[in-house]
Amino acid sequence: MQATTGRVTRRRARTRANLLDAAFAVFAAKGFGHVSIEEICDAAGYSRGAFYSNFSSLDELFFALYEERADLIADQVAGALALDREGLDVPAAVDRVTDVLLLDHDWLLVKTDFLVHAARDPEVARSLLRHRARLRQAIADRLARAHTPLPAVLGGTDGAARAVVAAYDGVTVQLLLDRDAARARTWLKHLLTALLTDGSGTPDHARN
Amino acid sequence: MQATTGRVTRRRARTRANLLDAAFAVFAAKGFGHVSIEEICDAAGYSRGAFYSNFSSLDELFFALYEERADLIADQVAGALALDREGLDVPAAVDRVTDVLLLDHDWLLVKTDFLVHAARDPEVARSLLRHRARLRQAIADRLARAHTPLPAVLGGTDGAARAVVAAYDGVTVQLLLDRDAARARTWLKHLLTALLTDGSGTPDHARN
DNA sequence: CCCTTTCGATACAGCGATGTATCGAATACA
DNA sequence: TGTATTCGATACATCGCTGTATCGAAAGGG
Repeated sequence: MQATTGRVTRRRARTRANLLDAAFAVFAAKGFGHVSIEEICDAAGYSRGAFYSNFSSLDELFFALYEERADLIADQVAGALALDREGLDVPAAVDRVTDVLLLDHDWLLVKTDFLVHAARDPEVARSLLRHRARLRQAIADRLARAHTPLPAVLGGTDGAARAVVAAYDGVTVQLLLDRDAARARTWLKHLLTALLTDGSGTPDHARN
Repeated sequence: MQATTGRVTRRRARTRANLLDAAFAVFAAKGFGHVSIEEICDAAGYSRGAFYSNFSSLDELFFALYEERADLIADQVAGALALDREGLDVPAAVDRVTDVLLLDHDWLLVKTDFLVHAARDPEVARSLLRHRARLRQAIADRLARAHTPLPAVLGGTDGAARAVVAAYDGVTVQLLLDRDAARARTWLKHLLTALLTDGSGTPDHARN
């Protein structure tokens, strides 16, 4: 019930942010579905009154949390795909992107939690698909200005962008399990190189 | 406390199987973590007494459930990778594998639930990594006998097998969200073709 | 066909989480 | 600084789920 625009806003904004931060940590540690509202409040140093004053359900908080962080990551990726004067230098972009992605294990956990959540709720699924489509489109736009031609197998820049996302998702799964970020990055680099160029990568070796 | 080997086994085995089947359906619908023991018992038509007589916790049941189904899938994949007299016909194998995978949306849901569960429990993670390593090894063994040479970018058959798994995982994520199995299969086919051959795929187009 | 053993249903105690209603304290604005 | 308003803490009632303990019934062995 805010009249036109709420009167008190400072404390509230801090509280909300604190709750979101604490929720992120708790979700990462235990997983959505194994987390109670009380745990989050405890972690944030508030009582449940504060929670219910800011959110109406755990789902709502989870969604807000995901959107916040996902947008942040999307910006980072966009930044890593910056064009130079002549267009996109694919190998360099691959390096930059793989360096910015796959950094925060906790984020991967929360992200995957959100995925399974979305996979069961059509409403949430649509929202997540839109996010992904935007990201894919951004990638496709940049790839369209690549210095070197893309392999034809994938069917144009759109297919190539799709492949990039799939590779990222695929590598993520392995990283979730073995927690070896360095290996995941080099491996993602190889994959993207294999997909986006016509065969001149740096064949290191993979164990495990 | 079974004495050497239990005396009554028939009813018990049926009960256990029924509980596992019901659990699969309930887990698929609601997600592990949003499921109570009681729900599973209700779905299976038993009381909680039956559950506690067969399992000691929800985690234990979940693990048993996953192992059962995962082994089943692994067998199907192994079958789809059968060699012909001269070795492995890669394009044909790709077709067969993509047809057997990505079939059951419910299984993808449960599998992903299990993934996030494993990602937080080192014990479970190790177990899942072993499963994956076995599967990857099986793939690598077959790829080693491919008719046509694999691209060098990935670093040998081992890297290629890794790429196959990553592609599968990546495509799975998209399929979880859009539930378009047909598209997922053709797309997986393209990806695998792009990764395992040196550039002679069937470039159809991808929307959405 | 009876008898022993095992399985699964029922009853019980207790915990933990939820959501609401109320009240004191902090905050913005005049 | 005074005051109206908002925010968040506390208290309360309730519910659902868990795990155990007990008991009747089914099932296999002799």
